[in-house]
Amino acid sequence: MNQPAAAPRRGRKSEISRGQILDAAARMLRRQGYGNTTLRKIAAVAGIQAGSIYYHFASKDEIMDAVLERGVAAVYTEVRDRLAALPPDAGHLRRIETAVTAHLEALLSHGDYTSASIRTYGEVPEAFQQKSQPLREAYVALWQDLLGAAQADGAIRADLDSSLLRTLLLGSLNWTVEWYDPAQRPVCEIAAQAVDVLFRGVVPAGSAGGLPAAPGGSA
Amino acid sequence: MNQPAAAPRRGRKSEISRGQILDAAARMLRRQGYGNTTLRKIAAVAGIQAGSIYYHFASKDEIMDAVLERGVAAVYTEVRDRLAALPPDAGHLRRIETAVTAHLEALLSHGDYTSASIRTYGEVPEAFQQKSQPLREAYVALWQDLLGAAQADGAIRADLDSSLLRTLLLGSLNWTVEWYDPAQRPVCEIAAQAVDVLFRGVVPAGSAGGLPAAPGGSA
DNA sequence: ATTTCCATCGAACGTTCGTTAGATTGTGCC
DNA sequence: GGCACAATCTAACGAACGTTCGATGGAAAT
Repeated sequence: MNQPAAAPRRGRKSEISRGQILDAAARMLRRQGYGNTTLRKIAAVAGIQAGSIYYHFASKDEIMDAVLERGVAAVYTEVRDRLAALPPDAGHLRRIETAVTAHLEALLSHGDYTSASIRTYGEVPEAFQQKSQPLREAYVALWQDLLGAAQADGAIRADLDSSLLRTLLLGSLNWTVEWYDPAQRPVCEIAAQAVDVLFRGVVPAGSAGGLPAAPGGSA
Repeated sequence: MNQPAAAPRRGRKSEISRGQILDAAARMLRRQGYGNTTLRKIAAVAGIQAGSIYYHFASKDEIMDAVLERGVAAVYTEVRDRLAALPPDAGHLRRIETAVTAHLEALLSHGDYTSASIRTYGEVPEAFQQKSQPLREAYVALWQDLLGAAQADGAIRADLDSSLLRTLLLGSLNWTVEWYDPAQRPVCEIAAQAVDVLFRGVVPAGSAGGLPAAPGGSA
């Protein structure tokens, strides 16, 4: 799958180094942010000299851009593909459950890239924010459609603001990169409880005691 | 309230400048992270020269530490005090609702400090992470007690992992600093829907259609 | 064996960083 | 008005930053 017609002038060694540089950059970005991530530290982790980076990338920002883009793309494509693989008659809740799980798994398994992308978007120069913005907006739109359709069909309560619900839900999922420890809890367990709470809430079924009145009036 | 015996040698002008430096630092930390926040930029925002900062603070890290500490403290004390002000016979759900609202309001109204504290904890040198760690742990413990007690009394479903629930909930709330725009939506509205979804879930009451089986067995 | 060129090194550049120290200004007390 | 001291400025330091560039090694092609 990697023999495009008229192979580029660059050999395979270059690809390897490029990958190591990106991996090192993603790991540093995730843990120390944009400003603390220096080319010399990246080079040290990748096992080369700082100047050698410029054989593979034109600037520090180009590395950052590549890491960020890869981070968003990993989550977006994972969720989109998993949704597409669902049987066409899958219900709204099943689709939402799938999206939540896919989002979490992509987020936590591609660890460094997605975490770096989430945590340092905002620190990076504005020009590079804009470059990945279309992809981010497409991803938001994907979720908005998902929730909006579910609400239109009555699978989600009509008295909720679906756009606010989306940000609260994605926030909860995105925040996992701050504390997730793969040795402590499997991803699927987190996804399962997140979906469970999202759908049913934390209050036991049938127990209305102490529950404040639902907003939205007397309907 | 600010006349301790043997008043400090520093006058009130110093306090003002110190405050302006902290405000400027918090705003920069929030938007650009630790590494991109330079003393010269802080000084420019505060309206002084870079060297003058050292009359008020011993180092850059001391400023960062002060901002971070203030950010966590603002949220912690707000939530603790609002809980303490509740009538002693307030139910578990009422207490949780109060805590969520207080957390969000402190988070979003003290904006720069809490956002900076949330976003840059992890970039800052390890020594300064440890300094604010006791307070952070105390805050986590406060929430864990809140949720644990509610669960023990049956106000929260017994089949949920309360520690996982806590991280998911706080993640959802903390993430608001990434997108909240005070001109667009009042804080109380966000808090209300967050609590509502947390308690009841998004699925309309009585509608069990398409809902996967609840975990926890046949009970 | 020689040539070619991919990939890296090593040393340097101009800039900006955090930090320091001495000179300078503003302000309230005698 | 002069004096002490709080508060700031100005100028510089060494270190580390992103970046550049000619020299160099090593593999593939001839």
